[in-house]
Amino acid sequence: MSNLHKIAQIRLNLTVMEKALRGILLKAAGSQRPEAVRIEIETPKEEGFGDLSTPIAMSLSKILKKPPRKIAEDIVNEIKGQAIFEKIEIAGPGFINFTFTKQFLCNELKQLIEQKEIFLAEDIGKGKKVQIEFVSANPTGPLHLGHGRGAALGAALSNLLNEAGYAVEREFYINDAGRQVKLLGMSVFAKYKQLQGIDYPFPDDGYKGDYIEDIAEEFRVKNPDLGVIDNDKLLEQITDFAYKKMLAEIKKDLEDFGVLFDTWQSELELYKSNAVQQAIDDLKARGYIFEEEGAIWFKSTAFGDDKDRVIIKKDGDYTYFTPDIAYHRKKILKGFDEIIDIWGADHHGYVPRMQAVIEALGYPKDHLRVLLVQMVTLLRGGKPVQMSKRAGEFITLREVMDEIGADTTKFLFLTRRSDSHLEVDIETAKVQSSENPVYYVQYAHARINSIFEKARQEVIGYRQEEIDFNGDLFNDEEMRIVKKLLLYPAMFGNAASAHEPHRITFYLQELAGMFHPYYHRHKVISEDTEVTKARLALCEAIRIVLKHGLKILGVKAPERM
RNA sequence: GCGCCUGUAGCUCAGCUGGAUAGAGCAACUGCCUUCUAAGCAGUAGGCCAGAGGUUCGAGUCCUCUCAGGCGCGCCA
Repeated sequence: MSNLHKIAQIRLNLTVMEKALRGILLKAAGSQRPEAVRIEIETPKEEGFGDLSTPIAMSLSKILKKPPRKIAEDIVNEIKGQAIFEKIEIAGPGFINFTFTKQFLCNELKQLIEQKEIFLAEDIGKGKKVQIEFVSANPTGPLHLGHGRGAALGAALSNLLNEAGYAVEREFYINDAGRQVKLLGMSVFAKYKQLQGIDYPFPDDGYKGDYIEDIAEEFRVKNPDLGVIDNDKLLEQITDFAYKKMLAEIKKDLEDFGVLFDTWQSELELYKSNAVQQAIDDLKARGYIFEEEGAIWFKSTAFGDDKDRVIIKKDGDYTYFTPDIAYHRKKILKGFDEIIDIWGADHHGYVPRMQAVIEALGYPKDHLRVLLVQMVTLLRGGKPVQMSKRAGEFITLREVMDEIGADTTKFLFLTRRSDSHLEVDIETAKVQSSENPVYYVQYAHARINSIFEKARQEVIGYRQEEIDFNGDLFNDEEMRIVKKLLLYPAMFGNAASAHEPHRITFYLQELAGMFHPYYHRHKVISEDTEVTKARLALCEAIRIVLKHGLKILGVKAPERM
């Protein structure tokens, strides 16, 4: 479980360095608590500044009322002589720069090859239960690109947290009880009538895509002998048929996109199980429900929301918000340590009221963490593809998947922070594959695999798990790669705790960007058996890391391309 | 009007929760396949981090204001 970053933090921070600091801090006159000082460790940009660096002396300067360089000297005097360091230097205004010995780094590399994901994935979750709800598209039409981005993010985050030691539940919330589903039913109903030559009015806000007619036609074919049936009954049947059909299609799309869910929570079920009423009663018992102007309100302003929210309208109907209260109460009752919702960024105004619910139920606001996903703009040859929801024209996830592939789509969705806008040029992603970062990373993996294929044929007695290599044979370039590999766990841990899978994507591009030039400059397999073994070990380590990262992103790591 | 997000190279975007001289890909120009895959490699260029103040040893990062763009502010969903 040890690695470059952790070694520094545990062996160094918590034992040697902390001890050193304690001694120094004790001498300080002030009453500040030394434990309150955070010990930061970072990777310097400049290679000359060592492998790891800490600005701790500068942070302590004020507390200790001593010049940073003096503090740095005291610290270094306490910790020098550790076998894992090649050298420790004080630089600039007071940075302490650590350089590890080659032997130490190579031992860590061996650990990596031996332990694989155990080495790579830091256990920051410690078994904590977390639910991630994502996509949750209304079953009223096909998934569009925005849903795809949410799906890619949700799946990657699930993988990430799962690897990081959380117990993750992936949930899709089905809005099967609201007005939108009714509207879908009425739209299909109207089309159905029209198919039978009856001039039936189409609902004003109805769904206008071609798929509406397809569903109507399918319903007609599957129900040839309806006989005489009154419209209400028929509408009910068609609505039921239509949304289930749409939901099945959504499931299929997600499956083909490589995104799976553990649970599907139905809104309708919340009503049937009385969860909605129970949620209202609960809030009422806690004193956050009041009546005014003939409506029932939730006092969300008690928790920082702009205004209080109606949950039962004057006409007795619930608002959109009400079942969501019940839904999130249910999440809480299921006992998660953290609840994550992934929403489209256009719903950001909804966050404060939802967090108010969490607080009203007695939990801290950040018990619910909402990740917002910005819009995706689709370009074709540099020009934006026009989408009009009104006319029912939009680009579906299915179309893009079919055109550029699920792996590319996912990878591109994960090359940005989720809350920043994303532009995807479909021509670029498809035609000019060299511009496409996903291939760059996958190609590195495939190339390494083909080296192994050759090694198996030509190097007698070679085993891929070979860790008996002589690290002294590594040149500077190889050592740079080793260090990059050993930084993966720290990057992984940061990505997990920040809930930002895109950091994995960037890391993988950087690693591939070190491997390809290396590959080009050096033959891995040569006459020199010892060098060959060392280089194969390095390749194996790169392969392990690439595969681990790609798995988290939900992208294939192909054996050959 | 109020609130949230964004503003970094020509374009698309990173920037490790405040660290050292600001990063990548693409686009552009020039080279490299009798070698483990050319989906690759080598080289050249590009910046008032929107602007102005402030916080401190130190700011792209935190605070205030201004400007620009996006989104949200219903007893709609």
